Amino acid sequence: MTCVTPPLAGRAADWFRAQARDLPWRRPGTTPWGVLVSEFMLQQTPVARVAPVWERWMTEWPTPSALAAASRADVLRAWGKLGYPRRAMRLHAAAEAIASEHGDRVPSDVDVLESLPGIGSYTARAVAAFGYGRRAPVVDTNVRRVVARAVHGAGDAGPARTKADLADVDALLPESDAEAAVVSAALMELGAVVCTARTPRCTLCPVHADCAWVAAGRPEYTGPRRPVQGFAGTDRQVRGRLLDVLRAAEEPVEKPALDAVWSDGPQRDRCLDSLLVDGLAEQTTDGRFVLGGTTPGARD
DNA sequence: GACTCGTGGTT
DNA sequence: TAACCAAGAGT
Repeated sequence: MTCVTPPLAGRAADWFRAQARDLPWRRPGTTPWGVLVSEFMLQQTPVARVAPVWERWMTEWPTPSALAAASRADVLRAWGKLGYPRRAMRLHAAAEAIASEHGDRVPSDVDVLESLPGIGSYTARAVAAFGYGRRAPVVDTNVRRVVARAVHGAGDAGPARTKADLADVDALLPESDAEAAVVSAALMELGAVVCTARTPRCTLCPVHADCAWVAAGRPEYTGPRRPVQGFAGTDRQVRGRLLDVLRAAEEPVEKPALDAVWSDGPQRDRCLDSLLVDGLAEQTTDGRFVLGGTTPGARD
């Protein structure tokens, strides 16, 4: 039987092969581990901020076991200000699991990947597709927007419909593993550089002729919008400030130094406690505070 | 399903 | 300038 790649997917793939951005983790020779690291870092964080951190990270920890052997403090310092530092802890934990339970080899099976810390539906499929060239429907915010417009003719993606979203993307993928992986990358790239949230560049779009949204006259999105998360005054901001002090410190920090970053005492203490619970900070026996927590790799 | 978890560039 | 947005995951 003949199974022809849908025009939309085929055009997106051709466009991607012709002019994909030259991102560090797309270079030939990038290992599945490199892909996994990039996907962790790219969760909710822009490409431009991730790139330099990824480069240094892969030089220092080129394998899961190498990262597993590092201390939490070193991992958190290398993570720097990428944000959501719990991701760094989860990546560290995933590396430990991969090193000890999977022979230091990143799993290629989506279900196995999803069982690892910090790896959800998106990251598991991204690793399968971009790390191993497998056919896997990769659904992120970019892809959901591209599908919402090009396929459904809507102005934007509504709230996530996990199962339906996966099915929508699956329907676009050709049978071949290698070609499907390219289409997955292409859909993400389209959403990232052409079919963007605010001002889509439809005149540059390779699937312009196949786009249901364009055909419908680019109607505005009318569905519900998730309220943008505030930041000023939140626990996230306070935790960020506390962690910033600990990251910069070369020696254990006295409590007053942490007290100085936020005037609201109860909130400050609650946040510090949450950092301890998350393993992002630790209290020494003499009552001071340090980055990270105890790990096998920690020395002196 | 709603909420939480960082950070900083862009509009 | 305040709002918006950025390759999500866990609870």
